[in-house]
Amino acid sequence: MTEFLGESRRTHYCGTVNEGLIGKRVAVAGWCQRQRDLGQLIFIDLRDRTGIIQLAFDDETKLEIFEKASSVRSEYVLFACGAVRERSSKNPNIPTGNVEIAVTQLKILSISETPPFEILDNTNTGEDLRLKYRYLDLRRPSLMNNLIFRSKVAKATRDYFNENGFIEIETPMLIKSTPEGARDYLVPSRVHKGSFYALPQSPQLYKQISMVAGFDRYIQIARCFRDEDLRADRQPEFTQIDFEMSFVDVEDILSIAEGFVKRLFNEVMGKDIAVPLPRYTYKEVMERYGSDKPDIRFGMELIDLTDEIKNSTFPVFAAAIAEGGSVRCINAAGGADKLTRKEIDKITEYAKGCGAKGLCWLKYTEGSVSGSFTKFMTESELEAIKAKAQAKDGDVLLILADGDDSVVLPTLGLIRLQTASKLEIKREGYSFLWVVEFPFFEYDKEQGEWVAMHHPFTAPLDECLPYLETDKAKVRAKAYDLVLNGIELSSGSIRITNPDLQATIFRLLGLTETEAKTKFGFLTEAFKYGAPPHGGMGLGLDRLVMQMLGSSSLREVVAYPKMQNASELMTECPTGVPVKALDELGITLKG
RNA sequence: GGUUCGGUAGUUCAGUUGGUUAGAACGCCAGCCUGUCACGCUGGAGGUCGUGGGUUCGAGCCCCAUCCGAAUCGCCA
Repeated sequence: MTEFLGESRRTHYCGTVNEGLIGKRVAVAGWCQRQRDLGQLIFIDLRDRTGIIQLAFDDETKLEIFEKASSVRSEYVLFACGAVRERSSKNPNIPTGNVEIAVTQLKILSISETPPFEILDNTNTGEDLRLKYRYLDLRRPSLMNNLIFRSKVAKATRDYFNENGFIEIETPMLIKSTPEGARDYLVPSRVHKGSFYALPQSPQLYKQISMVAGFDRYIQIARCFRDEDLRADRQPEFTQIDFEMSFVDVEDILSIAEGFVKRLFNEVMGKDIAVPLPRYTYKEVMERYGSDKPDIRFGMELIDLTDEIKNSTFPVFAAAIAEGGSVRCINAAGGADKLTRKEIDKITEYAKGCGAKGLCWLKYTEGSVSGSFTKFMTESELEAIKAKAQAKDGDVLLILADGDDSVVLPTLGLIRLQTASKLEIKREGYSFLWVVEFPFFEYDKEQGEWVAMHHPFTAPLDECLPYLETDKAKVRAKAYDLVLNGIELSSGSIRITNPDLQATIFRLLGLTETEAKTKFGFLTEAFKYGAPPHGGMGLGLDRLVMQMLGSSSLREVVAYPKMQNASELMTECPTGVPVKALDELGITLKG
């Protein structure tokens, strides 16, 4: 049935056969996209990673070959050889539509069962089925091209950093577990029963130690692992463009990163990104957008109404102010039609799910205002709100009040995004920005303690050092995030290199000296032997490619992704292992 | 763990107020067809309506439970 490849070798990829080859003999190989049998005439669309070429079989074709062509079905693997000729009727819809191959040699190298779904570019087959048959899904040109694009991004990345004097260093995948922040993936040790390695959440400590070693500029396209719940933009294993530089401060690092972004977009997409990129402080983006990764491709900024309603008798507002919080809103301009009572109720439910107690609204139509709480308000208060929010006919204000600004701001930020998608506000282009001067500490309400917002090796701003002991809320860090279209692309900082300061930070974060030594002793030990000032960042390659391609999910740019429950449908991992394997590791399972 | 949406043929979906034998398109199979390219024409096969229970004379549809998928919040130093 099938034949061996033997000495047959292709001379051209399908997508590269063109008018210039007319009259020449070419050999191609690939998969049958479709076979059209017209009786005395058969056409086969042969597909490889570059595109499709039409194979033609007619009355000049030898009977044996014609019959073979007649038996070909979708996704059979073929080798075909013949002369390129101009088509008598052309197909303007495909790049090779002016030519075809008059086949004189045909080999069926492999047959295929009918695939569970058609290999069509614009498929709407369920994603779980496509993930189970990922190799078929990857045959779709869009997905194939996404991964080819990703390869170009990786190459441009290596080129850029190489040209700027960075050295590629591979850091280990089996490392010490330092369970803070995200959960580690653990790997049991056979030699040391009861002991575990962790898979790296990032090459952080190794790249810092590489600075101590004197490599000066380090780059790695590094795989990282975090055992946390998945999202459309979050996979448990992901790839980071990780770099670190010595003898630099914040400006130098931002500038290298900006150069990279500019070069990458120009080289891979032919797009110009204006640098330097806009820069906002953490405080500013939180106040204006309610997010530390704002999408600023549209407005609808947060508006503070606290002054306007400070004397209000409306219990919701009064309570928020009494508790030291605020009342803020967004103006869903022109949203009166789309934001029906039902839609606003949905947004309210969403807001509650995000931690708000409720959501108030005002709708301006035909010169009057209606809303959920107008009876509690005086005319002048309503006027003041309207003026502050610059509301006009057709607008809707969504108002959030809470006694805690750390609820009001982020929740309203989420409502802003939710409302923008409800109103179908256009968000196009590539909008980069830096968020700088992150708070150093973050108050953990559940634990009732201050924790590091970034990581404990981040250096505080020089001017904030005096407040370390006295006013933690005031301390800002030499930490910066790169944001693209509302997605956190990268995160980085200047690191602490002074052992005394590092010891202080560990103490302030509640680590005892022993704990600090057990967990990070190797780093502080290294810093005793001459640590250069250094800093760097890790930039999410998957997310970057996803944004460049305008994909809505990482699964469109990762070759073999996990699904939401962190399993992989194709190989059905994770799986149990034989008891013998566990015995060797000294592991007993409960139950 | 919470919220929301979804699960009917290989695939994507429709399925009225609960009422006879659950439909369509694509795909698949067979026959015909010399210029198709989403070929066309004719015919055919294909269903545990996610699963379990309940209500009912009668359940794809109503109720309860449960499983699975997706989005999202928590979480992600």
